[in-house]
Amino acid sequence: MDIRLNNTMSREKEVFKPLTAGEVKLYTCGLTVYNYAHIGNLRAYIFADTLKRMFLFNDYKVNHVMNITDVGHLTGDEDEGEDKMEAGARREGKTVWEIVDFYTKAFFKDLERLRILFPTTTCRATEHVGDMIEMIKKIEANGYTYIAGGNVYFDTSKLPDYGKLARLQLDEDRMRSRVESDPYKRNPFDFVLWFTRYKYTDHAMQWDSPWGRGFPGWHIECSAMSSKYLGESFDIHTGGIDHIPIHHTNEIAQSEAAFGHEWVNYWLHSEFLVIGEGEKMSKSLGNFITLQTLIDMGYDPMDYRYYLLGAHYRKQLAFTFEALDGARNAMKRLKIGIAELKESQSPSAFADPQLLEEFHEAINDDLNTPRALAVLWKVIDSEDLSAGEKLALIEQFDRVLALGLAEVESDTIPGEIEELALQRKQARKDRNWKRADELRDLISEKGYEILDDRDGYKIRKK
RNA sequence: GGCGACGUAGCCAAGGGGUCAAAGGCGGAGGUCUGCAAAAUCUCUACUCAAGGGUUCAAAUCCCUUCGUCGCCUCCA
Repeated sequence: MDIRLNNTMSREKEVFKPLTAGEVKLYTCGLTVYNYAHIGNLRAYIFADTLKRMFLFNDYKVNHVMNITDVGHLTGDEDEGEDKMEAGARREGKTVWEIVDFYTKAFFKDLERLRILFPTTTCRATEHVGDMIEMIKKIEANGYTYIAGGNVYFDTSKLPDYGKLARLQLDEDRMRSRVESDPYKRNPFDFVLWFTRYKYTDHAMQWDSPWGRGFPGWHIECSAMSSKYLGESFDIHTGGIDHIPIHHTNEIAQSEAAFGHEWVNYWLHSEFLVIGEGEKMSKSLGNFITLQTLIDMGYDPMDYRYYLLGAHYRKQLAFTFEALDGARNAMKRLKIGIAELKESQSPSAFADPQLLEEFHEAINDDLNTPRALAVLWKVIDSEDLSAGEKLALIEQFDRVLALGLAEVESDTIPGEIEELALQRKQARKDRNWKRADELRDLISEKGYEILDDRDGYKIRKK
């Protein structure tokens, strides 16, 4: 079955053709680790994970690389371009290295809690400065750089198709930038590959280079590390939609300048999660919610994953707790339903190929997870399928959805609770309603609820 | 100021020229079951896709205008 993906480069859904048959080389722009990831950031990684799982579902081998940015990001104009790491360190009275370590661990923990498959390779920018320097040398040798004010710049005017991803109109008059541009730049689109001069002389992260002691520009890390682990061209590059005009545009520029050929075949971008009065969630705006916040509020990470899967990754999603509650209720029903199926039967082989096909088509069509969830509900509610067939299908679906549905256990009920339930059954038989209700309350206090049905009762953990 | 996206039921959200009198979930209403409660289950919940024009045999889907919302142009997922 074809896999169709929306390629930002063409702005169209294209049939996926791998460079190597049966294999996908995938690069995901990771997080800048100067603070906790917020749930908006995490949307991008759940998207990338769903993409990867879709390929695995299609029997592809996936070589997945994700970077961790731990150097070189300048903050915006408001605080005059201080390095984010440095700012984080000062804020918390720690060294930059401690900051990086702490937030990287926190990030990985979030990924795990969200059942995001860990990449084949994760790589830190600071551990690949040598690779970046080598790459800058290549770009320099190919004639795409100039040095001004102590920094090495990429000369965008040398690249005829600069800005092709974002379809930038390179008309300076129309680019009325809101920030004062770097006076050393020859062209407003040029960007720094290597810094040696900087307003803050006490920058903690510095390395020697042919151009002097300093640190790399932001964009070079992704180009250098992706080519190191995936080769000089690879299949897919993912990231948030905000990366299109600057970061990815510049990655393409420097990579194609260095390698002399097209670099990445498919660019996939996820849209933003927005919050409140339709405002994007962002660390610099300080309006962010972390996964831990949600957990503390009593949500399960899977509730959040379900919530995201309910919307297409290329649509902006306005976060509300009302909607998240809806997802949580849906998850609860799913888990209860599956636990009941498991009580009656274990997965059997004779699954309905039509529903599997429907599901497969949905995910292969540019990751249409909302439609995939609709198929899941169709299976749950089906009157034609046996419990075993349903479970078998759900197990398959969960390879992609990763909602932990395959792992749902039917509750084991302690003997004490069973005993109380039996007593209550007898009380009911005796029509001693008062006693029966007392026993129900007691069971409830112990964390279980008892549900009467036609033939008897069921006990469920609350 | 420039560029881009979006506007589908109370809420979230698929669909993106005919199979649409528009998936699915949440919520809500009613019925069945029942000592009560809960659960379960069944039925109902958009004659309509922001508004107005246009193209077409045919439009939620294409084009134009207006209104509204958001994103990017600056570190950002």
